[in-house]
Amino acid sequence: MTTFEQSFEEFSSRYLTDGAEPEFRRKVACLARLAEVSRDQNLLVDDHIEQFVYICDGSTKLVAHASHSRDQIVAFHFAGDVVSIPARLHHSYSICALRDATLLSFPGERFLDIARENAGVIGRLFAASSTSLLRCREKTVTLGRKSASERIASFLLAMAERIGTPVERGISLDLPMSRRDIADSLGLTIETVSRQLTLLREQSLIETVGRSGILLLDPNRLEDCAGYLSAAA
Amino acid sequence: MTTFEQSFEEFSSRYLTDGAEPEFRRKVACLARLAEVSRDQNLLVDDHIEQFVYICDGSTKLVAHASHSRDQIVAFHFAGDVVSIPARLHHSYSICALRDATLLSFPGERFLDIARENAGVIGRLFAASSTSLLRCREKTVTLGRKSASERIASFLLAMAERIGTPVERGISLDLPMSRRDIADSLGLTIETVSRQLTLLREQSLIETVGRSGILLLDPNRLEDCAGYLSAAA
DNA sequence: CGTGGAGTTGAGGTGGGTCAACTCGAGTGG
DNA sequence: CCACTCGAGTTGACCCACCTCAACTCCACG
Repeated sequence: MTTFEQSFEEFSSRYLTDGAEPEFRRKVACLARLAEVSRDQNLLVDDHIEQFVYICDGSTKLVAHASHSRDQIVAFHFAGDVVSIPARLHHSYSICALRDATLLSFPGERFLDIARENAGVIGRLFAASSTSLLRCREKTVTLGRKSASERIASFLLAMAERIGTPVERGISLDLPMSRRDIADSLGLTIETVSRQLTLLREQSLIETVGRSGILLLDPNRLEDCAGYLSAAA
Repeated sequence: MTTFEQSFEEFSSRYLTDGAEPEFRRKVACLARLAEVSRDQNLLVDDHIEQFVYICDGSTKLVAHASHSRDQIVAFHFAGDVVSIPARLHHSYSICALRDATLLSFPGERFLDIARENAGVIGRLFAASSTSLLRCREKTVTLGRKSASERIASFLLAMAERIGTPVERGISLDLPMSRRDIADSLGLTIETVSRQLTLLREQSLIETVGRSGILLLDPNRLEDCAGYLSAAA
């Protein structure tokens, strides 16, 4: 069990430094709500307004819901990240835990009103937003123009960058998300994801260990499969 | 012809208010570079670093280039918008004018270093980034999970919101982008775009006038075709 | 009025979806 | 510690939405 104080202190040290006046921190703390969310559970928040969520621990997916119960995973997030959950509009968004997660949530407008008082704080939120935007744009390219095999290769490389650990034989991944999550993130079906992983295994580009382990044996060759733009202008 | 002073003044009034000390504005002005970009031309900037671009006039597309000269349009932007162009990474990004455009560009890091001095200014950039992020997320859903007809409907409605003008018979659009641009934005081919527009015409949902005019005859019914989530939770 | 690129329409092919059967492995309880 | 179980993952056969290629038409220019 995590206490509110621990979690808020952690958030504070990452995002509120130099807005350090006690009064400022107290105002932010008043808005924060701690939630322990277990595997596969949604974070319950008011979806009429935008929310900000700090991931103290665990890993999450940001899911957009379209008609006919089609889900699209918009982003994965890990400990230390700040995510914004858009207010319900054409689609409805929710944060769902991939593995048990500890989250701090903030109501959007009220949080921003305070954050805007301090240039350092709003600057750090801007940086987080920029990172999310960059990842989302890269995903747009992947979803709009790439084949199934390129999507899988891009996905594995992106995860390697974020949660991979280098080992002797390559890069080791312990994926918190299921095949369904991967499919919902890449705009594919679980069957296609499975088939593409099999192909990569047959090419000796990866090894799979159990359900969540993947070993990237040759990241460089995998990049050639990802549809990235090569060095030319 | 537009003068630098005019353009910068316009940008300033939208994004630099309350960072109004002359010294601050002068520092920002030093970084700004005015560019007149004609139809179908790229804005030429150093793609090794992130750039920010203010659209004084005209309309633009942000294009990502993947391997095998596949292009994905990541976003369209219109007068008054601020866009960030990511530094070249896995893909290369560029801003291209749909119609003759007047742009102010700023080198990313140096611009942000100054913007961060003023909470109001960086806050306004945060808001612009948030809007871009929201649009990009919605596009992710469209590209990941929607059929060709839903993509077209979503596109038309999104454009109606941004550049549509209400008329007696519905909403009138004067699209600055070609069928190819629409296709590259929606992850389709020009042929598919054309066929879907024909279908909508046959259903009396739209009328097309010339190459760039589209009249949305029944926006409500079009929303039903867009794959949006209906009112239920 | 003529020209050429943009847009449309048609015919046929294919990558990935769908449906169904099967296998595996992580967790449970004996 | 092992057998059982059930959902997750894999594999196969078939199908369809969209892509590809090609011919044609139509604006928007000069």
